[in-house]
Amino acid sequence: MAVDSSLSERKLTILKAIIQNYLETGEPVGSRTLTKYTDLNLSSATIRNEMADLEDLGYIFQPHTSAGRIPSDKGYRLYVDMLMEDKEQEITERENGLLEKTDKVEQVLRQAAKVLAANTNYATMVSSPVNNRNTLKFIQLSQVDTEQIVAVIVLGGNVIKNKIIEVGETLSNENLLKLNMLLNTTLNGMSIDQITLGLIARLKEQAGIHSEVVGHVLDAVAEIIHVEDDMEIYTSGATNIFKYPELSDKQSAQEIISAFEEKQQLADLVTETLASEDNHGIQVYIGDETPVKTMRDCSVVTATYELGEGMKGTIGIIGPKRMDYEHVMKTLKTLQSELDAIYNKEPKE
Amino acid sequence: MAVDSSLSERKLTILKAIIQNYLETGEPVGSRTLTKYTDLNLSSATIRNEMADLEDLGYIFQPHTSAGRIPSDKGYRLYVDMLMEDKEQEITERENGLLEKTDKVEQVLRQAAKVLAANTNYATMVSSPVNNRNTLKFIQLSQVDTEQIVAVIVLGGNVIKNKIIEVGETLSNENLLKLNMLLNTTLNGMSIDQITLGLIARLKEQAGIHSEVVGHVLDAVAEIIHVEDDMEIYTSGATNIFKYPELSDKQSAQEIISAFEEKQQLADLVTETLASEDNHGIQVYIGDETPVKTMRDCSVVTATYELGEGMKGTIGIIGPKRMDYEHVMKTLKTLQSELDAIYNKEPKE
DNA sequence: TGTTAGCACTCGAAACAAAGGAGTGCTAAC
DNA sequence: GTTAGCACTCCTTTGTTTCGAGTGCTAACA
Repeated sequence: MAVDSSLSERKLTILKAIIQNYLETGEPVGSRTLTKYTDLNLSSATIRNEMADLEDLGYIFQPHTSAGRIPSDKGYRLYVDMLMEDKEQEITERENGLLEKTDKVEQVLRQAAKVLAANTNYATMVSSPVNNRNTLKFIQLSQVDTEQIVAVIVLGGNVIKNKIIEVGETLSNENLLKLNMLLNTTLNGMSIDQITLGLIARLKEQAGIHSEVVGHVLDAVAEIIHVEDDMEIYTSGATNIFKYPELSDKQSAQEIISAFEEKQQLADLVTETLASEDNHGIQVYIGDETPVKTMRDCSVVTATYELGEGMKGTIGIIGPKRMDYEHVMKTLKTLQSELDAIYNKEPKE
Repeated sequence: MAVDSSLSERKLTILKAIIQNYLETGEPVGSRTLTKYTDLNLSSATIRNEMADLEDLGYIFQPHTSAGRIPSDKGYRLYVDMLMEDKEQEITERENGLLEKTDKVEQVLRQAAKVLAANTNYATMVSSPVNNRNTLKFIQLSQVDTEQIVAVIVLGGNVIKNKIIEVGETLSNENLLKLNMLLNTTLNGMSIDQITLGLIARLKEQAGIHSEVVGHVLDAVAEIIHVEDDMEIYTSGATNIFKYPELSDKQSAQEIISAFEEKQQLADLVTETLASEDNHGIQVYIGDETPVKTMRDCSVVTATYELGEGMKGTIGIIGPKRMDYEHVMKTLKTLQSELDAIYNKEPKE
């Protein structure tokens, strides 16, 4: 990650100027423009020479002869890693307290996606936290109808699931009570891995004639834990990509928007982000670095937030490579800490 | 809804031919083409005369002089109402049994949207059933943590909701039991409108020192009932609109896709459909007839399905006005009855 | 040796022109 | 009432030209 030794101070300045200018305008930038843009007073000819070097080194390229230069992926990477300054830009709309304190996680996340999109003009996504579904906190069976009972299952992290179980028999109140006792005393606080076949057999035995119900309940538990795809992903501003000509031709637009609708690819992205070691940092994927194929022409910036009890989620921004990285990263950081704060500091009301 | 008396048999034939041809090609259709297309043997000149009449009557129009004719909204309307034949087209992909029998409603609906999109090449939406949230079937409070209890609330139609309630005090088991008894004996089977302020006061009184908890529970009930926006809408194939040039310019595409992402407008559409008297029929909105402003250039076809216990949902298709109405309506009908069947016949497993 | 001025050259974008052709409306004859 | 014929319209396509931004290179300069 050390700077290429062949990069003089001046080259860096020029590269930075090129990129910044390109971020603003989206147009290839020529030597003429740069003479005004940089503080170093150089003629266009000199700058041309430097640009030729930079092109040889692979940091910039020309879309065609006789056009100005555009940063390459490598150029962007260098920029993000080294050249970028921390912009102390503030987020508009609801200065501090971006997020209203709603107690529905879902709504907060939806809103987060929206705020993010509104603040950046890119497409955004927020994943619901992936809970560490490995401890069973509580189970409660209740009779709803003569032939239906509802099983409420609370997992670590206060994730509540329920499932209706059809039973042939009508359970008496006391039997239900007994079953609840049985289940809770045996299973509460237990990690999933600890629930073995032997344990199940023993449970069923103890349940006696109601072993069938116990079977159903355990099935429900198993199912709930296995449902992989229940990670929700909220998106917003997918149509923002139309604002960037380089992404808004039919082909690209269709692919990207499809990814946003189907969400599978976004889920992969989340998985990837969460797997990465550099958690609680911010990750920037430029062009081909992106784990999602359909976003080869984009840049993707993601951050991880934490909800306590090991529950983590991802917020992310997808936009053109000429993205305002500084602003985006700043905004992500803010939102990230807001989310962290909302849920960790004060589980208020 | 009677046919305009000025429409001769021949004019109808020609109109139908124009529309069918336009549906296929998407190109304005000229008199020359029609000579081959219709069975009546007429010269192009004659047809031109008839076309001029049809244009005067408002059924077709020219995008510009010296172009062929295109059906107007009025023309499409006539076609859908009278001219269209029932195409006995079968749905591809999984002939009968379009939908796998999953017990998760959500998944079935998601899949329904996908199947629909795959079969039609239009954008599709499926709304989750709107339950008649007007009776309280069951309430269960359970202690989860020292300071948290979870309230499980079952509404008519077996809609289960839960909410975590933070309590300052730790409730003893028997108190919890008493509260449960109190709540259930008082509230079960009660319609929402019956829960008056007086009743609430009485309840709280009876709860004694735990009146606060009761208050929270009732708040939760109120909230759950009021959450309007909890109608889920699943979409698929939004990007299909790119297949139709008349909808895929940036402006339109952006609007339509936004509507699909934000979903609010789709929700309005659903509400509108459900409100309409002609339930269990199929509704066709052509162009301006659409209740959703952003879809003025589209046609929208919707159908209502029923899940028993008065729970209804909507499936819909959004596409260009030159939509294959016959196929779409056929497909919608099939899916509609599949959904009806799955949930009404056999609430299996 | 690094910098700069000058110049010929490239190549896309925009403007313009011409050709082609599908389709029309109208008239006159059948 | 139907049809052939014709002049006319106007969009689409294609080609040509022009324009200018930007380049690379060379030669002169400090």
